[in-house]
Amino acid sequence: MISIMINWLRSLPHQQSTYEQGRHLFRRDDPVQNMFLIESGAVQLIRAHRGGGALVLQRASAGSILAEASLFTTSYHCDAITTELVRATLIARRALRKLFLSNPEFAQAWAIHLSGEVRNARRRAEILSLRTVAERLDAWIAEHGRLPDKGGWRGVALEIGASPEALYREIARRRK
Amino acid sequence: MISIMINWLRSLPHQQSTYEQGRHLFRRDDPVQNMFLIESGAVQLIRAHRGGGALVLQRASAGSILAEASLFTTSYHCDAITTELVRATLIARRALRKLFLSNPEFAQAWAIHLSGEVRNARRRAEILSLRTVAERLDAWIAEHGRLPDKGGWRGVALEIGASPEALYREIARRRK
DNA sequence: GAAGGAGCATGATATCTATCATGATCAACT
DNA sequence: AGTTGATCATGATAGATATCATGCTCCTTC
Repeated sequence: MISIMINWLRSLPHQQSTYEQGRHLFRRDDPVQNMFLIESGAVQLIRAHRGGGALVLQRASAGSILAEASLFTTSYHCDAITTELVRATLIARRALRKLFLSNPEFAQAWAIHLSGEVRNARRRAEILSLRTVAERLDAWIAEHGRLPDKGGWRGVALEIGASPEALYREIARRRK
Repeated sequence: MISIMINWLRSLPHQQSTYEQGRHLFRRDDPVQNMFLIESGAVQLIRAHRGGGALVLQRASAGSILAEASLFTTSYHCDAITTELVRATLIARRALRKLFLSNPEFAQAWAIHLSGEVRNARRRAEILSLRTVAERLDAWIAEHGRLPDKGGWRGVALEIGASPEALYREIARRRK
């Protein structure tokens, strides 16, 4: 499903860029020139608050489109900082916007993409609101069918808001 | 911003319905006939799993549009059950879909609405992944500017994944 | 104004998990 | 074979919070 979106994006003029770890892809209040498709690496969207606090709004990794909302705004509303080396495809916002307004088929694909993101984010929030690691793992498995392969457990732990150790223990408990 | 969306919806043929607590607005695999705008009350979107488990995917209350993704699918992918008495506005999916495909302005309004929902859900997920009630409350306040009025604290506790008592204590701690 | 209910407040306790620590396994590379 | 690094594994401990319990303050309703 996401590949449909990606095909649309690649059909437009685009360029590749790489960013070292810790660099900004964009800053708050910057005018929106480009949309970003993350090819590899990871990016955090961060909103900094007076008082030193900062809230992570989104963690984007390979395959993610960054800051979808910026397609319809003139400036960014948060900072995008790479947490790893990032390779990204940049598409001019104007071109994408023009495509959206002139091509109902693309508009529909974009809306379907956004709907999927809404569902994923809401599901993740509901999983995170469960109280124990056991419950959160149950919910994760219910959605994904089974435990992830070894090698991906740490990622799952991050996703369900548990420490890796807590997840290892829960999985070990179920083996017995 | 949501009011823009609501005005669009009200410009289409629609009907009002009320549902008692515990009733289904729709069931999984039902053909999508209507989109629902919740006027009052609350609805849970639930996906039931073999094995008795059930995962809440979304809690919708007054002002929410239900199951936005269903605009582009032919059947629902989950159950919608009222947790309170609900008053809802129903809009024919076909009419809304036709409007989306024929009117770029509405398509843009719909996409902006979805983008906002994505941001909200992602922000909530990130808040829920914070470890302590103090941190989660900080993040909530950072986004909303200040503590909610008394009377709404229980709702905030639910939103940030804490028990009401834990939130009371954290607020009391800050008064000292 | 008496009664009932919802939300706020706070104490006590058990439970869960983050964290620190240490070690095992495995793969990639030299 | 040895080194290195990532992930998995498991023990011990302290800290945070859910839960149960009890009481208070409003506000609404009769």
